[in-house]
Amino acid sequence: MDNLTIARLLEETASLLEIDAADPFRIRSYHRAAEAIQQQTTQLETLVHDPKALLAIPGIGKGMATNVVDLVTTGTMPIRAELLAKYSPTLLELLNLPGMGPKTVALVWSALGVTDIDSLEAAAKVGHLDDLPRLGKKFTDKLLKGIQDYRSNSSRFRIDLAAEYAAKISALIHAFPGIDQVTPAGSLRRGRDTVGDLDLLVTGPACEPAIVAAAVEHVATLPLIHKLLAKGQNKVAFTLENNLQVDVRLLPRASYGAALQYFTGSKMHSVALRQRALKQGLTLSEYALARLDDNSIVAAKSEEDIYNALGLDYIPPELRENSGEIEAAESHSLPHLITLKDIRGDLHMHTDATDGRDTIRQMAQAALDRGLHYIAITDHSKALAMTNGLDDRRALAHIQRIREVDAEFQQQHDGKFRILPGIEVDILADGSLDLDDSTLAQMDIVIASVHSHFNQPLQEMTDRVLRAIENPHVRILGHPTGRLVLKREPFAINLDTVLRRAAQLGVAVEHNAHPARADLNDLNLRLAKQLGCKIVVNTDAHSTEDLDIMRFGITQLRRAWLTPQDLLNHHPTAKSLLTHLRPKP
DNA sequence: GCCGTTTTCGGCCCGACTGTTTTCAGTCG
Repeated sequence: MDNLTIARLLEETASLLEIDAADPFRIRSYHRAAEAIQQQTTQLETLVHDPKALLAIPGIGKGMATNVVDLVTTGTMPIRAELLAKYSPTLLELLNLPGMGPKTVALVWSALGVTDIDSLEAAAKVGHLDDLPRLGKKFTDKLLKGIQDYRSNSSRFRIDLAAEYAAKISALIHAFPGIDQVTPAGSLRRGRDTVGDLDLLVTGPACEPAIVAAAVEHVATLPLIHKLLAKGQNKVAFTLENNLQVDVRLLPRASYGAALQYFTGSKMHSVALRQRALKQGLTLSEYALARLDDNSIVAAKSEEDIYNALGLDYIPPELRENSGEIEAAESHSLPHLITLKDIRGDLHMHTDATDGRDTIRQMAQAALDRGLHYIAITDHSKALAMTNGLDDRRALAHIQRIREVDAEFQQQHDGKFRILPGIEVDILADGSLDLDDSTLAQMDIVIASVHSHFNQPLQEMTDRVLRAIENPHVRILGHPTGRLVLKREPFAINLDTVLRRAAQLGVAVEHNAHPARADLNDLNLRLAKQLGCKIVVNTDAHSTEDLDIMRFGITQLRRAWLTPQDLLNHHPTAKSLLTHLRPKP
């Protein structure tokens, strides 16, 4: 049983305990344990015989360790079995509906015998909910709409798309006089690869409490609002046509830091900060960090002020997951995270020779314009017929052209910019590559990627990739997990085994910067670093503007606590890069 | 159920909004 499954089962148990009206603090410990387990890079099932290792995880005590051992060895645990005997597991789905919390779920279950969304909808339609305490016609109407929305669309949004919407809405809000700043917060600012909703923090003179009503009204009447969910004194929530939820909070400039901290989260990080504040005789809210005794404000204007006042170094948003960053900030040992300008090269891109849009020259110029020092042109090989993939003859002709353009650019720029000849070669079903070794020998950069036959069993898939990287010409393993965000399940591969072998062989693993193709998440990246893998971040650009998506890749690397030195393409020149790649045979 | 610069008990983050309430419980982030 993998960590994600263990975490999910604990999370479910927490929800069942909530419906069961158990001790709220006991419930929270289940949530905390689930959260902590999700962030472990070591698989817990390998630790069940080592109680000390389990207990070392913050949030896991004696009781929870027993639960984990039970889950791994028997597939369930006593408390879960007990709750499931009482409640139907389909009740849990009701919690996803707006306005339905554990108390209300328990109420409709006990009073009306509702067990799932269908029976809830039926009960609501005939007006049974109206008779229950606390509920009424308005609640019922809202719920019925909520059920419709939930059925039609309940997914998360990719970060690059969410960022576009955020920019669009920000511009509209900004048009109101007296608004200085619209800052995206929430999981968008933390750089999660998908976001559930948009959080926008609005500040400026128009947000002062006495006059904020006008600005709130402006936001609540934006033309792109599909449905207004809530409107209060300084808060507006609505959905867009595509069902993306947007939460806007308008707060005075003096509270900017506190507000941004609060609105950025993550929730667990904020809770931990607030607990820390209490221990220091302080209290933290979205308005300020203040003293408990006389309410005097200690810090509020900037996030830096708040962190510092709590005895912490500033913590970058990407690290705010309550997974050790607060302890590191306290001991001044936060890593110097990688930034976009640390990246000097991009080793994976396509041209019009295969399925790219632009020429070698155009790609090179675009990379140069973006401050890169070197690139590799790595078009597809012949197995990908639909991309017009290159066979051996065309591949050799192509790298000849690459060399010509490289010579041209070197002359123009004093040898300060290099274009490396490369290929993205396909790993066939049996683990062999679809081009001759003699062709690959001509390439500086050989990326081996799986593009087809994703549905093989785990062991076969793993063996296939393992065999491919044994080929001494392969220098980079492309999309190692095949994980395509929100599009397709990852192909099953034993990533641990593959990363270990890649580390031994000196084969680099690629982190694809494109949010739609990003296949190593922050956890995978942390594992890769732990195992001593070389890591490279590439855009896999198919057009010149695709090169800009590097910033999304960087965000994921930051979430994995990576520094510039952890990345191969932080090397300043193509020459130094090549010496750090797997040596050519 | 976890945890300890107040360590084996007694705490456990903070505030806004909604609906159906005349003072608040539940939900949400």
